[in-house]
Amino acid sequence: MSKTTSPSKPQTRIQKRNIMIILDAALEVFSTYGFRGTTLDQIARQAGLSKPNVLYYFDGKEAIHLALLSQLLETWLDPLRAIDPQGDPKTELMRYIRHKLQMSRDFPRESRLFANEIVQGAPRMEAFLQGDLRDLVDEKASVIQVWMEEGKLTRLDPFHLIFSIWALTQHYADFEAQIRLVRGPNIVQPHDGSEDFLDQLFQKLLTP
Amino acid sequence: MSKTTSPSKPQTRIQKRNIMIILDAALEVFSTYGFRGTTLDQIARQAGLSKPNVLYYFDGKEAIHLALLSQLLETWLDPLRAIDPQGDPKTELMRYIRHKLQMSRDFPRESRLFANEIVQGAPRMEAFLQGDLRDLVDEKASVIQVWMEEGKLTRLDPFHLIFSIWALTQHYADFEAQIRLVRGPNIVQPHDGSEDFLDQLFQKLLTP
DNA sequence: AACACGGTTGACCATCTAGTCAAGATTGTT
DNA sequence: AACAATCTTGACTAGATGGTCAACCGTGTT
Repeated sequence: MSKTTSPSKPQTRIQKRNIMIILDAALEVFSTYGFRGTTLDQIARQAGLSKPNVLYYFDGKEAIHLALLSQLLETWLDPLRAIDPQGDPKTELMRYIRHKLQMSRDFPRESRLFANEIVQGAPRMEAFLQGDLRDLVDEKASVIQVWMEEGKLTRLDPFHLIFSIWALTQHYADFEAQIRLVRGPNIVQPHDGSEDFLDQLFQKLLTP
Repeated sequence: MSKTTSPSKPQTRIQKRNIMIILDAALEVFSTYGFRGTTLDQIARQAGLSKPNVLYYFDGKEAIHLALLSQLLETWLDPLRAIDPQGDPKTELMRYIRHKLQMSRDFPRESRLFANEIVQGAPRMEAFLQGDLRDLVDEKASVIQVWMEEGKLTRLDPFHLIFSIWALTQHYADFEAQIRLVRGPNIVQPHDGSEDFLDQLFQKLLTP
């Protein structure tokens, strides 16, 4: 029996609060240690609740992870969805890039949760990746293709272009530990300078 | 007591063979499930050996993982080390990029082993990242800086440039599952077209 | 105040997992 | 062939981990 997905009864204040606390704690731990590397005790400790209490709100470890993922999938699609075929090509793409970079800066845990999943073969996200995301990517790749054929952008493989945006923006969140350690203790914000750099890079790349 | 690091006795044929088999099996499993997600039984099964037999050759799970990492660290530095301050700037960088891309194509498991570690905060690689790698990155960043000041390359932050090369090349190995699922079942090689794309990208980026 | 329902938990269980060990099988050397 | 060294493994242990449950506590409603 699913506890949190039953839409029949409305949530009490305590339920809302604790579910939020648990999801936040789980995000913290899952994004750091991966699914299998995370224990229920860790989540409970991080949430400041007892383990049985966590299980009072969720059916199990799997259910918590699933709840986190589904919650994130929509957020993930939004920026890509916002690319407007009617807008100015370069403006639209640069806005998308800045948006993705900002997400990687503001929600690094979410980014790493995804990264963990995908590096390990995306066993829990297959449906999403080859469903909604693929459709959306196909659609936007076509839009970009048209823009290129109209001579408004450098001619490139639109799929590789999209992948390169993902790679470059998410890198700052997913590989933050590497950047931090390689740059040394003086660099507080691994993101420093990333916006200017990516602006330059894609400005040059996209201008025909 | 370390079993494999004792340099006193030379290895027998059986030792050499089984250590190789175990390391290959461990690479397969660790790169797919991460350190904590991997069990000794999985490694043993993949290697076609019994668990006690695996532990006859290595002191434990940690030791196997460590052996894999140390084995890879050197390989990891080589391409970067090969950048020649005396060479032609663009040629040197393009060669480095192609080399990294090729590694991501030929050794995706190794790349994912690293990715798994770094996404999870690089707990077992701190020394390497802030030691040898940092020194080398600092050194090559200076070289690139000089090239830029001589007007031979676009003026960019050399550190971000290096990070962008890592991000773009490793993405094809680390996020292969995503590319494969998003592109659909028709795309057999997620790498297809990546070389041309990165060539175009960096050619445009680096040319002043 | 008393009741009902929602919320909480200590103690517990079954299973999994890293690692041990003693006994047996194989291999190389004389 | 016989011996020693290397190699292999079934059976085991201790501890970790996901999950259960019965009993207890808190809160809002009448």
